Amino acid sequence: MARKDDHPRPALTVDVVVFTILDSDLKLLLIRRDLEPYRDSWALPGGFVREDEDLMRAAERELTEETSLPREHVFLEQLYTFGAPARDPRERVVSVAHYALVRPELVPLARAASDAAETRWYSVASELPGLELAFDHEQIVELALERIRGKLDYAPIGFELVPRTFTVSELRGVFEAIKGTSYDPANFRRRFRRMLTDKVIEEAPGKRQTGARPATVYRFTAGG
Amino acid sequence: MARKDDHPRPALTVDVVVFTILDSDLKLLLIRRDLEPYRDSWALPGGFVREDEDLMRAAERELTEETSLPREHVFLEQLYTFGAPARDPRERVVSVAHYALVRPELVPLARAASDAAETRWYSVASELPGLELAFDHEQIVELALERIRGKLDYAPIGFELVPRTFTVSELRGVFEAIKGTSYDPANFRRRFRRMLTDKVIEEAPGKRQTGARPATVYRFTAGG
DNA sequence: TCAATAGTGTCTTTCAGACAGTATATA
DNA sequence: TATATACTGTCTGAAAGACACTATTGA
Repeated sequence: MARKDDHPRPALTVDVVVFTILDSDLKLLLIRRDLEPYRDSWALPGGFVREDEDLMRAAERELTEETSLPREHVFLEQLYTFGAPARDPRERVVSVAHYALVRPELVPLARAASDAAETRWYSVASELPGLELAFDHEQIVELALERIRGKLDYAPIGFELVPRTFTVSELRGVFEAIKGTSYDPANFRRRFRRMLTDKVIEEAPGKRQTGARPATVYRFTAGG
Repeated sequence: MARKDDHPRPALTVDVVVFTILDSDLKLLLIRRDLEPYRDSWALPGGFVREDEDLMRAAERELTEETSLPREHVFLEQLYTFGAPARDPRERVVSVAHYALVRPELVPLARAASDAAETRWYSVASELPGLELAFDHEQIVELALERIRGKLDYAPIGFELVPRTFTVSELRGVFEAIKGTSYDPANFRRRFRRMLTDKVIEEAPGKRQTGARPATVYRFTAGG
């Protein structure tokens, strides 16, 4: 193995792909860069990892710094590490990408945080396709989308994108927004019923009006 | 964002969890360290990422350097990045972990490569449980195991651990070794038949004797 | 002949997709 | 009253687990 100074030390950053759902549409948080390179381009929130800072902590910090969201209410997970030598034109920067899922009820808080840089939620389906992002961020976003689409069916990540209590329709809306397809309401309800008998979710007090008629409200059981 | 020298630059390594199957048993390649820290402990093959070297390339290089396996015959994928500040007692080292799947027919080549450091295949089921590995390598191995166990059912990674041509029993043996459970031979064969009609695999010439009676030999179709 | 594996078929359960149909709210 | 959504149930087909059964080889 090489001695201490025989190897280069690339700069290390974390980037976070922040998703939410607004108006039944999957959105992604982007920040307009005010520095070169890629000045005025849209980019993912992110920044350098500090000394003695764990990667996940760094991602949390960047997330709260740039969105002012309380960390405990946001789902955050490591995605993939991007280290192509020329992904940053200035110098070598290796980035540990993460993705975050933000409940729609918290989005107003995020909006308020746009004091320094310009911040915007982009629709994944309708606004993102034409957009050129800074660095390799398009690639990172693409992988994050693949990840959440694949994971939605076997991990309870859908619950991270609805309010604490939700109706069957609301959860179905999340699935449809992520997958980009529509689900049969009756069949989706059946999956839902199974989660209910499996105690994954439970009924919550009250009713909510999302359609033509008040619907039963539920909440996610685990870690409630 | 911070200016160029406002952030620390941790050392960057890649580590590779190398799996194979020998005697129907899942094995893991470990190397005995001959330097401090953790001298004489067993550790994952790995090392520093070089200048202008992509992460995947670095993992490939470490793999071939330490096992002398031809890269094109080995499945290699990024696993997770480990960056706890104190994971290396000397200084901060962030490691991008990968995992590799090696066909058993290539293992003799790997054995021959143990010229410099001591290299050994450890049985995951019977030898690993008691063993203390260097750094956080136990944690990395644990995550790699979770990953391949989860991925086995929906991705064609099982084919990476059998010879180019294989019998139904051999493939079942791989599944059993990875999952640590036994599969009903008849039911497994049915899954196999479906892959055959879906053209995922195809019949290969010849027969092979693995049990009491010669069995039909198959090969993986895609990327053959 | 016996033991062991190769290979086939069947019964049952689970779950998804398609879709008919009932119930209850608002406009 | 019309209609949109909430909610229930039924039919069909795909796939997995359990397991009985036949076929073919070596010892």
